[in-house]
Amino acid sequence: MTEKQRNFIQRIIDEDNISGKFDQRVHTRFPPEPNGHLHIGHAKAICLNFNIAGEYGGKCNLRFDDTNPVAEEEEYVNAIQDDVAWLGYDWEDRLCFASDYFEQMHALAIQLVEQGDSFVCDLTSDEIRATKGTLTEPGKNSPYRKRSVADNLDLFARMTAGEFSNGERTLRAKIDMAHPNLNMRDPVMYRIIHASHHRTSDKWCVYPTYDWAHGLEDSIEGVTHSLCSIEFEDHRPLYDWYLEKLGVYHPQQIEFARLNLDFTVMSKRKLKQLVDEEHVTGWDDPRMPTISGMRRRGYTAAAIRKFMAEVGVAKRDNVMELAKLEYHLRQDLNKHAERRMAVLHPLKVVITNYSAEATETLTAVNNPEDAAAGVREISFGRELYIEQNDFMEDPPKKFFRLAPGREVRLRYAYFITCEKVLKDDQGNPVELHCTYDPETKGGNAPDGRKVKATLHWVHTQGAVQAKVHLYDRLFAVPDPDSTDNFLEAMNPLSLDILSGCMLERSLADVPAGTTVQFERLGYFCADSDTTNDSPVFNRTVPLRDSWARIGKK
RNA sequence: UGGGGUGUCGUCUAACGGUAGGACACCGGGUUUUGGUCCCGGCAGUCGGGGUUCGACUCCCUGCGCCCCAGCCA
Repeated sequence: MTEKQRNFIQRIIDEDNISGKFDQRVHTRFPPEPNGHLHIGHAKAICLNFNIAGEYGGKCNLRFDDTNPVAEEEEYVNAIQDDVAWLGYDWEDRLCFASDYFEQMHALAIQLVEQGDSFVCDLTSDEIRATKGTLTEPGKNSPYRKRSVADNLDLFARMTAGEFSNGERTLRAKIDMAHPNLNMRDPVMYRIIHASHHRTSDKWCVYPTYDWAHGLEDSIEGVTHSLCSIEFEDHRPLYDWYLEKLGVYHPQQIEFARLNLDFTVMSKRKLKQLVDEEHVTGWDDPRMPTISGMRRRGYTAAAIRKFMAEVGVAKRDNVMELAKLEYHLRQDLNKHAERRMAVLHPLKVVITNYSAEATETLTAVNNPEDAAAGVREISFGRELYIEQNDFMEDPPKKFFRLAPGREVRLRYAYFITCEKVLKDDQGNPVELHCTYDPETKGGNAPDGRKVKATLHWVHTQGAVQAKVHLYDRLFAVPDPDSTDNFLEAMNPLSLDILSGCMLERSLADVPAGTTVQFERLGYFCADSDTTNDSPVFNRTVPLRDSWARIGKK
């Protein structure tokens, strides 16, 4: 039953396949503009388009909608390809660029001029706006609307040849200045931009607008279902108008609601501002909702895809909870990430009845969820580090961990009992003296006695010192977009840089990009800045922490 | 205000005239050498008002809310 649940797009395609509208073909495309990096919202469109094509045995193109040279850069073209590939999708030989069709589009524009369906307009940008009308009042015809076909052809040729300066003239469709849909009030098809394009260089100085170009791109590529976000619904009549007037192959545009996430912003403009004004370290800052940022943070493509599968596809506005994304992340990492021990805020422990000379090797399980991950050896000795917050001198009722006189288990090692607390001038514990029970090696007491807590720890000898970046949500409020200035809604605690963290020996040389679980703490990913001398780990996501929740109550 | 779209648990999303279901979140319990995972249970919804119908989330009328559009951005 659940498998039969089809979203509205699948239903439309099912019907088209029954009617034979597209000869049972399914061909989609993901059409980013290379003017920024992809974010988690784009991932929804990517998954949707590629998955739909996959389900129906169809194809999905990766197409760069590069119609505006002033905003676009090759760096983005490359970054976008990396991101789509990392998400696990393959466009095979269908890497497309709108700019590859500029010649064809230009010829089709001339066809429209010849048909009397478009004209060269000398109005300035301001004048066009002034004659556009308003939401409630119709616009006025351009005085140039009645130009002869011959004049239009001549002028358009001269525009193309570079005789005019930026904004001096446009080519406009001749539709209806009184149309209730503003997009139909003689929209601009070509504008003059004397700028070098990242692919066509200085070949063109007239560039097609989105509305004119997009349907043509879809048509040229033989796309069947052109999936886009909901704000283009108003543009569909224009999409259809162009293709009908031209009499060319006509794909079906279908609009769906884009993804929103709480505690973040998703507009490219705002993300770019965060980067440009250095509120973050770059597009791939692990706090960014960009694909590259999430990748650096340690998110997995599998988790993102699973999340998208569950998000669903509909037309109503939606804001997904970050919690749901994190659920799928933990779900995936729990299954696949190996466990390691690391102490972020070290507190020294001396086992007073353990020999000062001796060390021993213990066996630890790499992943309790995956026997195939095997085991590893860890070193144990007289001096260890445990987590500062695993000890309380005067513990509240529900605190199970170490306290004076209390016995706990050191994971995979021994039971220890806290005998003495050494403190600094301010009264903070700086060192604990404990005793261990040699009978409890491995973590079980032969007499069957139980402890209420198991702590992670690291042997001081051979411990690897590391830097750890603790990330939290970039914004302090669920909907930063609704604030007057979204920058003021930023979370000042979104990054906590810890140094002097102590890692178990086996973490010494892990390559960047490796994600492990630091037991009892969370999932951590070796950052791209990591080196063998100085490892840097990013906290991808903490483990669920019911103790912390008790604390909040 | 003209046009377009959209209203189902806190958040997403199903049900397409026939018992309003699932996931996350939240709450409670069990297992546990991670206060993790896993398992069990609970909480909670059809925007309002009319109508059609044996029966309405679904169809009709009406009201209300929210989103998008007045770039030579996409």
